Amino acid sequence: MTAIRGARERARSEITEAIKDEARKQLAAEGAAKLSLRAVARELGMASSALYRYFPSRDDLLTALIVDAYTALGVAAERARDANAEPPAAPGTTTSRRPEGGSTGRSEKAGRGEARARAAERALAQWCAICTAVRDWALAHPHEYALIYGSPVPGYHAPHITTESAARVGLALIGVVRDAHAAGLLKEPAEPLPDAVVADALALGAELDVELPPAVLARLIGAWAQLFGLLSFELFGQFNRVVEARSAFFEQAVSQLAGSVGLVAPGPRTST
Amino acid sequence: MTAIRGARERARSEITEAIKDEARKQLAAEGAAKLSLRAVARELGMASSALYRYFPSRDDLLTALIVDAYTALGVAAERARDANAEPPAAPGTTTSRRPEGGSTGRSEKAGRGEARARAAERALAQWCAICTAVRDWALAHPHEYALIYGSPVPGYHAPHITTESAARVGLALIGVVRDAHAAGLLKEPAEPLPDAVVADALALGAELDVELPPAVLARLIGAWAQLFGLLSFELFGQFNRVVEARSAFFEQAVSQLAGSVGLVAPGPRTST
DNA sequence: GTCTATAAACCGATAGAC
DNA sequence: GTCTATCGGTTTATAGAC
Repeated sequence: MTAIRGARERARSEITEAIKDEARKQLAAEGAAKLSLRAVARELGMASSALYRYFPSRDDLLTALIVDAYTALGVAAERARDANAEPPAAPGTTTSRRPEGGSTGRSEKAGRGEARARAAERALAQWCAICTAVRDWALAHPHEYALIYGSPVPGYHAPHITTESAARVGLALIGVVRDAHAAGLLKEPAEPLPDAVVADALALGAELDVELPPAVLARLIGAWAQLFGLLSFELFGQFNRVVEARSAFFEQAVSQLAGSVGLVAPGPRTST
Repeated sequence: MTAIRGARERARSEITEAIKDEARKQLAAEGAAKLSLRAVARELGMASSALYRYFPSRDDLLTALIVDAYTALGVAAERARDANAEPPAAPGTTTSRRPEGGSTGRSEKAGRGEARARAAERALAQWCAICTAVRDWALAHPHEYALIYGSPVPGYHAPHITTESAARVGLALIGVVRDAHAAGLLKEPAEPLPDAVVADALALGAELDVELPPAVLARLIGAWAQLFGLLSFELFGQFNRVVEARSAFFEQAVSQLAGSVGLVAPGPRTST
């Protein structure tokens, strides 16, 4: 009986996926506003009423697509971050780590300085990798990007569940800066902030349980908005006849964004 | 006969405006993707077929709405710029200008320094005023904003005419920075740019006939993208539960953007 | 230029048989 | 869970009378 139920649920989830896949195709063809349960059913060879067993309404299907999109984007960002969690090894060298506190023959101070430089380099690499991964995903899934970062779908009210998955990219970016700050690698901006902005930043920091100076958090939000501003402009056609070297421009803008939140590029290493 | 034609054309343009007004209402209710000529006609008490005399197709109506929106936004930006074209007079003082080269009793050098500070202040004020005007317009016309800066309308292909009106806000921002640069007021960023980005910047500068260093132009594009990234996040709900003090945050972000393109805030005047 | 009438589709959602 | 049938709407677009 559990086997039967297992089979049933497998079939159910397979059909659910097929429905979402077809819905994504229609998203690309007609846009979210015109997503039609009936057309999905027709394309799948089902009766339209059968779909209601899987999604009680059109909005529920839309919600599933939105959560999927946010999740896929968040996963891409987190993967990019984790792939850069270790300092990049120079190509051709072994990746064996030196013992953590071991003497290296050089002075402790120089060793610590080099470790700091490596950590700073890693933080910067993570920041850029996350941004690039987000862009790559957006370019590969432009219609899903439009679904989550474009105009709201008229008449659709996003349930709270979507906001959790929506936060993942922002959290990944904050995490990189938080770690850099904890390691003392952050060059903090010193600027006067309006009280209301400070209050927002403090509330946000408390809610996310990250300890960052308000000015850094404020700049992070600005950087977050600019990241998606750049992507929206590129994807929605605002860069046509303005920016041709899209990738190069993006990389350039992203590393400036890193600087604006205090991630500093380590100077060229003066190793032998 | 010309009087008759005049009357006819007046009636025609009045009806055209009525159609567009009603279409804008529906834009708010249903979104651009579902804009329906028939519904517009119904609401106006006309037969649907009558609309085809004014707009040959739904796409033509959309184009008119898009051009109108870009134009209104551009006008708002230009008005804000022009309203700050003169240095703000201290309240309560007369606005009479001193003769241009006249001796003021102070040293020439001090007078010139003060003029420079005033000009810098004016440039910064213009930058912020443009950004704020853009935001105000967007908040007042969220659906038209979504029409031009949100997801592209599926199946709609924007004719080239839209791109001209689309450029006005960007041109206003560039103009402020261009003037500041011409007056020697710009603190130029010194950073290495990828060749491809330099090439884009040079091409853009040549096309718009502005002389600005490539690094400044690159940053201007980034600032332009961030401005609309901020607005899209605010309008499309991404700031919900993240940023509460929307206006204060925006002003803060915008003045940082000004700094990023090289507009420097003049120090507090040390006048008596 | 505006109307009626019409064609030929489409939609979300539900009822009820199997 | 899937089907047919159905309700009560919707759409773009055209033909032809006035």
